[in-house]
Amino acid sequence: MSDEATTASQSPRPNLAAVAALAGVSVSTASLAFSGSGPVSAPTRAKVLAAAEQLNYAGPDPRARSLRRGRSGIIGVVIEDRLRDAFRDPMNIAMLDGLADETGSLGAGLLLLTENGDGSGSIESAPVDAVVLIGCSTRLFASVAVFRQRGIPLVAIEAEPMDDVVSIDLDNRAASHALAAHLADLGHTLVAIVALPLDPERSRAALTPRLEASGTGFTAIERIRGVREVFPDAPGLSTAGSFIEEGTIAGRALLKDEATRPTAVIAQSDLLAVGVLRAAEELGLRVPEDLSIVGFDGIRVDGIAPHDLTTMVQPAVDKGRAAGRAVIAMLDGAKPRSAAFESIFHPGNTTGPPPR
Amino acid sequence: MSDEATTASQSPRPNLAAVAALAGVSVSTASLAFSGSGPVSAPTRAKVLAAAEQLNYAGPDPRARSLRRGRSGIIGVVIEDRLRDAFRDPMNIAMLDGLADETGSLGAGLLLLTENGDGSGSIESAPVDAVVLIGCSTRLFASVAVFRQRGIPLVAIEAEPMDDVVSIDLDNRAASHALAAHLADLGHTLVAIVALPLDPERSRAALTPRLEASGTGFTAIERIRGVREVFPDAPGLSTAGSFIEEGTIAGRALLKDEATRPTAVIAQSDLLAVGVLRAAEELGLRVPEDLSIVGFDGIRVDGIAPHDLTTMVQPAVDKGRAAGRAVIAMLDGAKPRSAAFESIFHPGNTTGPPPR
DNA sequence: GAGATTTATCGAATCGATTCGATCAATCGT
DNA sequence: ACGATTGATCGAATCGATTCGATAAATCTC
Repeated sequence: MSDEATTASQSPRPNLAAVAALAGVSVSTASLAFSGSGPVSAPTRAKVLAAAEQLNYAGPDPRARSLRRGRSGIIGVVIEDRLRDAFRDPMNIAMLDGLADETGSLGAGLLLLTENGDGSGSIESAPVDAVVLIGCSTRLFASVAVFRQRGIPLVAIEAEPMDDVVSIDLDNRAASHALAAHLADLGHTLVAIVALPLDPERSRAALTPRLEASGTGFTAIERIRGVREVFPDAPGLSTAGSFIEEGTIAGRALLKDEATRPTAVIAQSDLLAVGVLRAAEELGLRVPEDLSIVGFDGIRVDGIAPHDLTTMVQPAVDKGRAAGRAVIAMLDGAKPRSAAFESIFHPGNTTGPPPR
Repeated sequence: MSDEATTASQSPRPNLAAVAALAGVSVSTASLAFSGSGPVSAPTRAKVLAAAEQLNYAGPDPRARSLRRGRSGIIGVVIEDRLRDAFRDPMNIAMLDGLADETGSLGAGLLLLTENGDGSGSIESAPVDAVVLIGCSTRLFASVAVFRQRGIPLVAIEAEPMDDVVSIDLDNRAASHALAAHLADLGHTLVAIVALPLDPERSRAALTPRLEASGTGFTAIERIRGVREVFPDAPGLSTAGSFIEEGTIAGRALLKDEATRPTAVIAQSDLLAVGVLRAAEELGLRVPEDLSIVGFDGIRVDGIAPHDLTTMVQPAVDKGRAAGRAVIAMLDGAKPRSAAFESIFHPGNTTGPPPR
């Protein structure tokens, strides 16, 4: 046990009152000395700081401070997946990074909240100043309601528009339309979709009008709609997540039967697209000669050279930043407008005319 | 503006006192009705809940609750990198996932804290119950001191042992030794190291005794030491992070000159190893005929087939879980022992005898 | 030099809940 | 039927800081 520790080792923790008493000033003056705001003479401040050091006082308790100030400095981030899954998607990480970057000035940090579904979880009782929903489905409505009731500002990245929620959007439908149109221009008519998860259970299933109507995956549905504007009846499969293996699983299912094999696959993420590419390679199909593949997102996937995925590049970091700016504005009492971002077509070498 | 909102729209937010007043009970009874602990009759609870609903009260304020209870339910996670970089390493994600899994029961969630170095940041004033340091270097000592002073339990994953900090360790040195020994057994004598970042600046540099002595990257240094037990004079390069590209950069530098080319490369992570593999491919070297490569971690990297990396598989999720259990134990007042985990040798097909 | 203004400090209220001990009524055992 | 026990409810103290308005001292203005 060290020397300086012995002084305060009996009492649980020193508080500002103890420091003030030792320094011979009032609690309010001691508070001023720490917070910096307000007029405190240099000698007084020094006395307070010395007393604090002597008592081994580590500064104002964040809990008390946040109660009084009404701010905790914490931004909640709601991610629907398991952490492990969410972070496998580079898009989520990029958004989080942009968000962290922009909100770093606020003070405390990002609190990861996961929706466990049973409603008893972390979401209801987290001391957050604002909340950002990342890629969340409509089944979060209940949680959203709690935040709204509490008066906590909400920002949603790619979610169904909701009252009092600022949304940061992407041109999912238009971008998917563009990809589909690109394939149509090349002459494709037999096109299949490999979709992001559509329902809360993330089940692998064939796309049906009923599934598309009842699905809760907003992004997935928007992207499907964009494709349907060009190929109204394109078949497809939903996947259990934006992972390469899921793309491979879906790819195998779509491609194995030569009779029903499409000439092009529209994957709803680059990871899924790479998975489809793998499935095609397994089956001995050449890309793009035998099969065209497009993705979405614009990440750089390692190890697919010489292939260069044709895809829509979305500004994920910027979306995160925009969410961060919206949060800051709302905490300042402003009412920021929802923002929409646009994707950029990247012509790679995984698309070409359909085989004869 | 909806009907139920109008009632409370003028006053900022209802509090428990308002609810109690409307319900005709005391504040303490109302509190009991919400917290569930303590005897409250069913009709009284119903009255309170009804009043809460009428006032649009969303439940006890987490800030006030955490002040009174002395617990916020939040576990801080200190990650040294930028978020984007930290999450590119699957090991970090796996540990985080294990941690989240184990601590999920506690209530609130994981607060991501990044060390910006200037000391003014989030770390000092975060309302956390405990803190887990993930892959942090010794330059975090200052921050650690703050937490310790505050009496906040600390758990460190792979860090230099510190007083009052429970550490979750990995057999980095022994595992690296094993890999080096494996190469020595095959007959290699010209072995080079591709190391994780050694210094806070994450500079790419040649390994020198001075750099190794002054480095702050605990894991990197331990793994180097393990190799040095077998190859005392192996040259090497430090990298800017555990990324594939960094491995490629280092690999090119080490392999391009035929005169000084090693017959084996020990990369300190699988991502780096894959990067080296790419560099070797670029240079037309066959693996393992012309060059043996070993990694560390045991992740599955997509897209390197037919190669299967020879590596040490570490139980990353378990490490995260262990950290979570340690946190819970410390919050219960226990003093958990530090834990150490072991890696398992995975013989892939990227090692073989040196070329003649 | 008297009144006006600034500067440093202090007291007390406040943020919103939790919780201990006390009170009062109702049920229990014999 | 009466003292003992149980059960529900309430009052008041408490968690630890922040902040407003007041006070006292010091400086300035004309």
